[in-house]
Amino acid sequence: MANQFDALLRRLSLKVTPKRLAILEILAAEPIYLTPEEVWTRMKRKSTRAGLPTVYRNLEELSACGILIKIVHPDRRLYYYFCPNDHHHHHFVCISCRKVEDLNFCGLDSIDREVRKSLKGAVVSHLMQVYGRCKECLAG
Amino acid sequence: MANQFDALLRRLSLKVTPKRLAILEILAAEPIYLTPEEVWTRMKRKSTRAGLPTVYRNLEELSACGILIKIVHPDRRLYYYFCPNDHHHHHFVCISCRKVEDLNFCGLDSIDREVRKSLKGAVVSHLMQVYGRCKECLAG
DNA sequence: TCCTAATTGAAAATGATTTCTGATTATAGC
DNA sequence: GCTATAATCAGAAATCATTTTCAATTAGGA
Ligand SMILES: [Zn+2]
Ligand SMILES: [Zn+2]
Ligand SMILES: [Zn+2]
Ligand SMILES: [Zn+2]
Repeated sequence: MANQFDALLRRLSLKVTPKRLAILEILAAEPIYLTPEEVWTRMKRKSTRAGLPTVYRNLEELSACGILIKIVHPDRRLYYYFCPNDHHHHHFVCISCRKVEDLNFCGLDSIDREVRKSLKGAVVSHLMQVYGRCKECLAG
Repeated sequence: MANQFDALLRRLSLKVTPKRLAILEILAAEPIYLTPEEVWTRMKRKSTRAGLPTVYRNLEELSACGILIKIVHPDRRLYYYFCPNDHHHHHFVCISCRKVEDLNFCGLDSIDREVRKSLKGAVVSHLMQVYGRCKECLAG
């Protein structure tokens, strides 16, 4: 039996390469969002050394496919997170420890209605992110 | 009587300089979001030449004060927009012509409740932006 | 196995944004 | 108005995360 991400990649017509698997394994094991460079460092530790551009490329691809979530951060650097929840939802991200937690709330329905009726426009995508401090960070 | 932004700047203890006024005038006259470089170009046209770093610095300052809105864009470049509406609200931005329109909807109340009750965390800030095509761009 | 397109690595380029430093300027107080 | 002083500014240079290039390698289907 192969890696748990085998089928996932195949389904998306992405070749199952050691780099991709390593990237997914690393992110899936983290409850926090990581920068490409951090993923790259962890790959070295696992002796799945890869080029930094490869990491960037794969993270971008995988997030474009919806496997990974790109976290929008005020510092405008790239961050990625693996979220197993495949329903549409948004995230609460801890600005202190980088933990990501799912939010069930999404106001897209109301927004879409407003955009269509009042603005006569069409929604293409939307972004919602909540920044704050998680339970542990509040306690600490 | 001075420029309409005089009082606004004074109230925030920011010196009233020709550069700042020019930046505000330019953005207030635009129904779309602009990059720092575009603001800079328009300043040259108005013969209020400024250094690009000055434009960057002021845009950042003014958005930190809440006078300008920083538009979060998928391309991760900086964009600024002058929004006269001083109530908390969010924006619908046209990815085709860059027009910005106000949305009345904000789900922060529900989100805040969820974060406090379910996650035991605290919301610090939130980001919501809706991308799409405006009425005119749909027609064109 | 063989073929082909996809993937990768190393090095180099990119380019928006920021930093640095020494002028210049707005403004408060006299 | 004049002065002192901190804020602001210009220009050049630096930064540095991210992307591009291109030749070599590899995965997956025929
Ligand atoms: Zn935390
Ligand atoms: Zn999630
Ligand atoms: Zn438009
Ligand atoms: Zn809101």
